[in-house]
Amino acid sequence: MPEFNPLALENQLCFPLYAAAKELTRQYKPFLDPLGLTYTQYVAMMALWSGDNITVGDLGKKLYLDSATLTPLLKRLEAHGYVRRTRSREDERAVIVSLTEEGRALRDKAVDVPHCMAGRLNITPEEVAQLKALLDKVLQSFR
Amino acid sequence: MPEFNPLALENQLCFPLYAAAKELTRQYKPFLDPLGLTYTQYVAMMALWSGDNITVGDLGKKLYLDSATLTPLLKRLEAHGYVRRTRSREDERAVIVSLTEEGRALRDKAVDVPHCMAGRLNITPEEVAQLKALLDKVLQSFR
DNA sequence: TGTTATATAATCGTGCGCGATATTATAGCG
DNA sequence: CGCTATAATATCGCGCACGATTATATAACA
Repeated sequence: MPEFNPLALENQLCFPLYAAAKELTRQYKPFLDPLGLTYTQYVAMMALWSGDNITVGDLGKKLYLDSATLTPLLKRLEAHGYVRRTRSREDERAVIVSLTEEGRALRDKAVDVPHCMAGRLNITPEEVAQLKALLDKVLQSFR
Repeated sequence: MPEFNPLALENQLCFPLYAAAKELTRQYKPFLDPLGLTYTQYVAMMALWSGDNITVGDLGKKLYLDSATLTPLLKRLEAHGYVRRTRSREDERAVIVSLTEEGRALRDKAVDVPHCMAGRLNITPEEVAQLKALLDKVLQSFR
């Protein structure tokens, strides 16, 4: 009987999680390139479409990212004309991120992306729901 | 009745996958720091502990990584004294990656890492198995 | 009020991750 | 053999990702 090898890639949960996340974001590329967005920028825009005029810190909490990642990313989105970064009047420490007209309009061009991507996943809607629920549970346990 | 928003983060599978992968690798840090490994280096070492004397290309297929990522990573592992990179005698294009004694010995120090990490996941072993099966299926569908 | 603590972004350094290109070696073929 | 095609790595450029530090602003409080 072969011994169980705890350090084999195929016995790890972490490895398929790591690899699947990379592969998934790679699959987005052809859909996001026409919008001029990277995957992380797309995620940031989704958060902003759900509610802008939010501080960098609050955006970071939603995306699990800190200012070291977000500040340069938001500057690139600003350079693209999709967002504005303005110091808060009430609290000069905070930077408020808001959408420009162009950024708001981009939503219409992005609205089909989730459906296009769903077509690439060879798993059933039930499995998607199950997977999402498990991942949310894992994420929550790290909070 | 509120409309379904396809672009909301909480309606996406991709986002918890992306976020959970990041959080998981972050959780590894305290266990890998004493070994002098990053998460990706740890994954590469796991593949090599399962069988070294492998080409960069074959290692990349196992890890879903290309030479642009692997070459510098392997050079860092070589600088740490964990691996050797030698041109193949039969095919001068290929580079063979093998473990040093120190690299082989590192396995003993790493053998408890999976168990330590499992303790951090607040999900049942059944859920782990289920999650792993679903992720493997997603990965396979991208192949 | 003045001083210290805390909060918020920005910056810095290092290491992925990957598309694109360059370099060198082997294979195929006339 | 010479020529072209293909294969294996390496390099380049850019954008995350994040721990650590810095700069500035607000809060707390003696």
